[in-house]
Amino acid sequence: MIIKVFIVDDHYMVIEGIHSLLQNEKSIEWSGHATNAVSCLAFLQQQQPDVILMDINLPDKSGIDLCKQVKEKYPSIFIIGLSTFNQLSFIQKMMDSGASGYVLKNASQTELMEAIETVAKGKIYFSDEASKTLQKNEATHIILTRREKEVLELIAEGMTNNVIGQKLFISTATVDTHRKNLLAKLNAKNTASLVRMATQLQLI
Amino acid sequence: MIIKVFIVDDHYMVIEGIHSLLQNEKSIEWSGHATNAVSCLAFLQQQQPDVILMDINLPDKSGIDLCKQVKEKYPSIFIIGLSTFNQLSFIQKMMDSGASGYVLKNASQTELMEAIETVAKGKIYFSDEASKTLQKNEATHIILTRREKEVLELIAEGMTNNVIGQKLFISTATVDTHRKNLLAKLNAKNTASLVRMATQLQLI
DNA sequence: GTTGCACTCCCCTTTTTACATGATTTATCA
DNA sequence: TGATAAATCATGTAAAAAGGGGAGTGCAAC
Repeated sequence: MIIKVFIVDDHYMVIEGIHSLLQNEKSIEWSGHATNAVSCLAFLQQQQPDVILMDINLPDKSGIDLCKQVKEKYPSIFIIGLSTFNQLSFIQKMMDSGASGYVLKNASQTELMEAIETVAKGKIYFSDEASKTLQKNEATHIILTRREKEVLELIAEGMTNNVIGQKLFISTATVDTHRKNLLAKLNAKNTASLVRMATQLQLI
Repeated sequence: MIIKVFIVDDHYMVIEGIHSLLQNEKSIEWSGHATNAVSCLAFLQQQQPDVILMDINLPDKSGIDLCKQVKEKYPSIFIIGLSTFNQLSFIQKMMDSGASGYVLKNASQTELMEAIETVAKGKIYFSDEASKTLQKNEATHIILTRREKEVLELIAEGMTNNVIGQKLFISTATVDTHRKNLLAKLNAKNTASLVRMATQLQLI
């Protein structure tokens, strides 16, 4: 079985690199490449590959959004998230958007082949480092409610409880309660460390 | 004149990609590659290339430090910073460490060749995007003093003016003054937006 | 030799947070 | 249906930060 592989990445070096890594593989057919979301979608109207390697960071739209869009229109295409970053939030969002796997850009040829062959069968694949990140953060994962996220966002933008209350049509006292819960959940002493923690945990 | 090019990057895809982009260039000799700082330094003890393409993010040590080290030992080697990020702080630090140029990983083959040939002559090269960033941020560049940076760091860690004062052996009033100046310099309304801005501007 | 800047310190007032404690309503899920 | 969690609001005190002002020292550059 020949697997048709397409790649979306705005870095020529990476496209060239993957092309080079895969060119001697008999089971792989190089379907083409795109450097942005628009030309990727245009290509898919003409023909559909089996597997798309998709960068998270694209110039015109995030790989997350593109992934969602592609899976809606072409559910039979399997998508592998591709990124420099081994960050929980990216991996989670990509998988939530319908991706079948996640591979870091420092992947070896072997790892890349494994990923492509695994997802082409309809299975899920994570590179070693990505799965480690998933496991590690599952324990320390902090779950914020919808409202808490909203409040956190506005706090980080420099709004006071009063202003946030007006913005969300709730009383200042309520905002204060959410704030207290945020401090407790993120184990922060005050606003400064709250914002610090939140950025480090990629919550904002 | 044949230019010997070496590359240090922890992403196989990028190494492969650059290799592929340069393999048909007659003026380029592929000197080799390393995926970390240690093996790069080991290689340089054996032989020295003319130009090194150096990633900013390496597993064992930052490209910035490696750049400084290499230039100290081998001043005749020209180094081009290589990164996904078009961020002022990275570019500046890399140039401060003795690099001769800075190229983003989405560079085209033409751009890459231009960069290598320019720095091999001892000149400075910036990719289009990098030089735009330099110009753009030169105007909006925020300069913090040594003390302000220290205070900012401690604020972000959640310390109060009082505690910071004890830590730095200065009075609470002084810390408060620094804090006021930080708010003014970063155009922040309060601690929350101060920490937010500081992280966005890569100051902490 | 004075101008500028970083760093230091102090006063005062108002606003905002932090902390404690308790309580109601609504929605969801087992 | 009863339990659970989220979201809402309140009251009160203490601590911290924001915002305004002024002011002295030392150092380096012009």
